[in-house]
Amino acid sequence: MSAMVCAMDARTLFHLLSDETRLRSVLLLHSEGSLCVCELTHALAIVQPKISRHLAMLRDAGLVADERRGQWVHYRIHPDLPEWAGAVLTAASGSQIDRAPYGEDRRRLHAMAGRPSLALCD
Amino acid sequence: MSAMVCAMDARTLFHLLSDETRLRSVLLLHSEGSLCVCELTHALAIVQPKISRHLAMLRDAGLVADERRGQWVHYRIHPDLPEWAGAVLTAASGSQIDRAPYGEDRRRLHAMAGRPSLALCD
DNA sequence: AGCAGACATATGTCTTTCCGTATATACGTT
DNA sequence: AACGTATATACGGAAAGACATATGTCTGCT
Repeated sequence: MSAMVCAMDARTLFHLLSDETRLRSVLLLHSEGSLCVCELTHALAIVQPKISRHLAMLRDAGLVADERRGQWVHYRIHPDLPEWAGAVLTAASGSQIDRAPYGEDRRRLHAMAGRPSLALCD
Repeated sequence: MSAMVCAMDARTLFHLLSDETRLRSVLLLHSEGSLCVCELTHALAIVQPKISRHLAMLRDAGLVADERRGQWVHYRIHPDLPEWAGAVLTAASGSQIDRAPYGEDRRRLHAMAGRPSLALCD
């Protein structure tokens, strides 16, 4: 009993993934689980309004979910994403994960100092 | 030993599939195997230059292959398509095949009289 | 309350994409 | 060679998309 599967259609998904910034963000979220905006900004090495704009599109379409934790907003692949859409992401991720620019994005993320996502609760 | 796998990247594939005409064409070719331009024109119920233009984009990117047979040009999903791209098409096809407009496309195709693809050789 | 950091949105501009129509090319038949 | 059918391309305009920059909002701290 899946809870309220979102009604995204294939064309919408493909359109979202057709922009490089959005594809890089989604693949990074797919492999890393959950990231805040500043981590994405750092990993993709782009200015913050640019990624915020694209994250808003992904959120409005239901592809990602956001959650505020204090001063940070964390994004993740939407947990109720339909199975076929998850299969699309997995196929893309498997083929691209070690190629530019996706591999570089992960490298920059892991090299980032003081990542909010890794902070222990105090 | 795959023979010369094409170098298409994920963003290019998603961009190609982000247009409705191209997605309908590709999903129809994926489920039907091989179709000539006039069959696609009839099935999608659009004008011929429109589909020709989109088929040219799909061909130039290596997503479909074309083959002239007499006066007709038949298109099919490129046989050397990388596995991950095939997985993307299969996932999309499975989720959308009975929904509009994709189901209607197949219905119109099967209702078409004198289909060149079904003609027996003489 | 005031400030600083994190994030979101608004604005104007530039580029890309898509379309309809017209025209060109290729093939088969006569 | 002339013609009809099938397919491809060219052209101009309309619409959508993406960007940089500036500004607004929210949170936590003092």
